[in-house]
Amino acid sequence: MTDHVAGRGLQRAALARRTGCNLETIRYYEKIGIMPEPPRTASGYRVYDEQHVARLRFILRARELGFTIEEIRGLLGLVDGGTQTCAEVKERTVQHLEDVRAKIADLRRIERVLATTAASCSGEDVPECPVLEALAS
Amino acid sequence: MTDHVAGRGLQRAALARRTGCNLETIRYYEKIGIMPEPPRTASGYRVYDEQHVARLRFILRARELGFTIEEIRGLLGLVDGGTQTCAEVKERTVQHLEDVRAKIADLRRIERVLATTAASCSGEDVPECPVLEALAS
DNA sequence: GGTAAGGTCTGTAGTAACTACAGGCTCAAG
DNA sequence: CTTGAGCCTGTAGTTACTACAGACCTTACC
Repeated sequence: MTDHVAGRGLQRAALARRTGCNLETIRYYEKIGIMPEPPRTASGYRVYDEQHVARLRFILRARELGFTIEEIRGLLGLVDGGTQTCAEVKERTVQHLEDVRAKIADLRRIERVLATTAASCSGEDVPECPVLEALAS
Repeated sequence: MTDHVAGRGLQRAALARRTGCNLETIRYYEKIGIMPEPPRTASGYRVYDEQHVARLRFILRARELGFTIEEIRGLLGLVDGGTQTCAEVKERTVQHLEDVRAKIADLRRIERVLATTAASCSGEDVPECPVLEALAS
């Protein structure tokens, strides 16, 4: 259980464990081109290093924050390109922040409707349910 | 353009227009069994009435409020069953309300991270971007 | 009556972002 | 040397739609 292949290097399961990522998702990220194809052992096993760990963590964190794969691809493009124009990263972040805030606003509206309809419901076995009526209207 | 077939009844496009639902989605809802199979004209065209309008509106509204299809299927089951036990509807609504609130909490956490990292970014052409670093850490 | 436009029909494929096999190697331990 | 775990590939399933393709029907106009 050292997680190491030939002294250094991780296999897929080890990388998954290290990052908390699902095993299959790693292969998926490779397939769609946001994780690089790692070197292989003679028998074809993938071998990862700390750079792969860092990149995967970046991707996972960005996903957690609600960036889509395509947005992440864009961010990684900036990183990979080496240009690292801070302005562009900031712009995308601010845009994304606005999206998140809009989503929160939507959910709060939903929350209000659900809360008020639930509150207006007695919970008794009456034939007319105000929740259903609220939905129907 | 009266939307009416033989005096009364709507065709698919008319129902879509009436409810704001996408044309294909109606057929999809029929396929998965949450919209009933409507009667057909001699040549096979679907003919809808006001009951279909009401049911579709119910579904769309519930979707808008974030209920999944399966949850809606459950709610419709209560309606169709005629039992209409208010208690059960209320229970599901309250459960769903909790889910929505959890989602809001998640998004707020995301919002905070995005807002603070964006704020810490000067937006100038410096090689190190605090947003990218925040994502990597 | 003919034809052209547009609506409807079916089944199927595509979308996002994974997740979960099936069937076949490979590798390390006992 | 066998057993069991881990890895490989490709493909199918998931949710909730959306978008065709190719065929049929209906209506309007001339």
